[in-house]
Amino acid sequence: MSRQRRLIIRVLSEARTHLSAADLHQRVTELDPDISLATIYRTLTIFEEEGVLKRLDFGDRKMRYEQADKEPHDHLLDTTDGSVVEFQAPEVAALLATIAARLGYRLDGYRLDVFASPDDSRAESARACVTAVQPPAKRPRSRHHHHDGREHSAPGR
Amino acid sequence: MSRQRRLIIRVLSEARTHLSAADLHQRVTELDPDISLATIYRTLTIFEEEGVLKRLDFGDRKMRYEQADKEPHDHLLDTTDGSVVEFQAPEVAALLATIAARLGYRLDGYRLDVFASPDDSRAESARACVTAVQPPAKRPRSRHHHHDGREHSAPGR
DNA sequence: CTAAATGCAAACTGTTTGCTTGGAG
DNA sequence: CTCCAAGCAAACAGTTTGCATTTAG
Repeated sequence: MSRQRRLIIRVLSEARTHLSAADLHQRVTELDPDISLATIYRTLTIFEEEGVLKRLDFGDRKMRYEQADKEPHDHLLDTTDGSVVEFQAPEVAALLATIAARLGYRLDGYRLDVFASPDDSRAESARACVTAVQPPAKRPRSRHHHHDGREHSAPGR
Repeated sequence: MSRQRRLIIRVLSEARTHLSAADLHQRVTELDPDISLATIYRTLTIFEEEGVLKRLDFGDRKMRYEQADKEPHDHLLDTTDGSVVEFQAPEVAALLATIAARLGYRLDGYRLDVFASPDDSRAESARACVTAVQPPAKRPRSRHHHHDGREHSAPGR
């Protein structure tokens, strides 16, 4: 394995957040100034195909990656600061499987991002933030999905 | 209102599927050859800001739009042919709200795409497909989310 | 030595924007 | 007549790719 590939793996495993290709490139570059973005992309793609990494799409048009060996989980995006909280909730898959069945389908997988803001009236239980996703919004354009039944909102993106 | 804007509204309301800017542009162009893509994008953006349209992101990096006045619903993407089924399932938002609360958050919204394939052992209940999302996969690159607890799969893009 | 991996720059896709012209009211 | 809206092309961001060069094994 090449020097750069080794480097990438290292940075990736040391990272505690979901990195994008650019993030990774930046970090890697600090340790070794001559690694091209193309290599980063190619390597990430390969790792993903090998099942080492999982590609995440938080909807801000930059892909993020996380180690594939972690427990299955979903992501909650804090709409106030873009941080990401990972959580496990088998009920989700179960519910979706039921819904799919109801429609005559078999669940193959799903993609879920939960947008939420800190509820300070509650105990700040296990708030273990992971990644910062585009904290400051550029345009006021709202993202797209709905939720509890009436509003649609989402993060300011 | 301009001729083109009127046209766009019309095509949009006649469409029974979720159209992307390009789809829309193509259809509109057939009726009136001189409408620029820029206009399409600008109009779509405006309509979205006015709350007339909702922007959808099925993860294939092209945004789709649907009328905003519909009942809130989610989308099931048929992984065998890319068609989209809309379904209502208030349990989803309820569950997510619960989960968010458990983590110390208040649900603001969510983004969900359910990937599933026809389960022919079941009755083909209400299979009302809506949109075709990139039927033929380009590369074998798997998408990213997990599901029932062990596999991760998803559509071939 | 040979196949595989890198670097660089150019290509791509979907989307946005600056600027000038055109048309609705 | 006054502006909002359209058209065009250039600009963008993220990602991919062709090709010549380097390098691990």
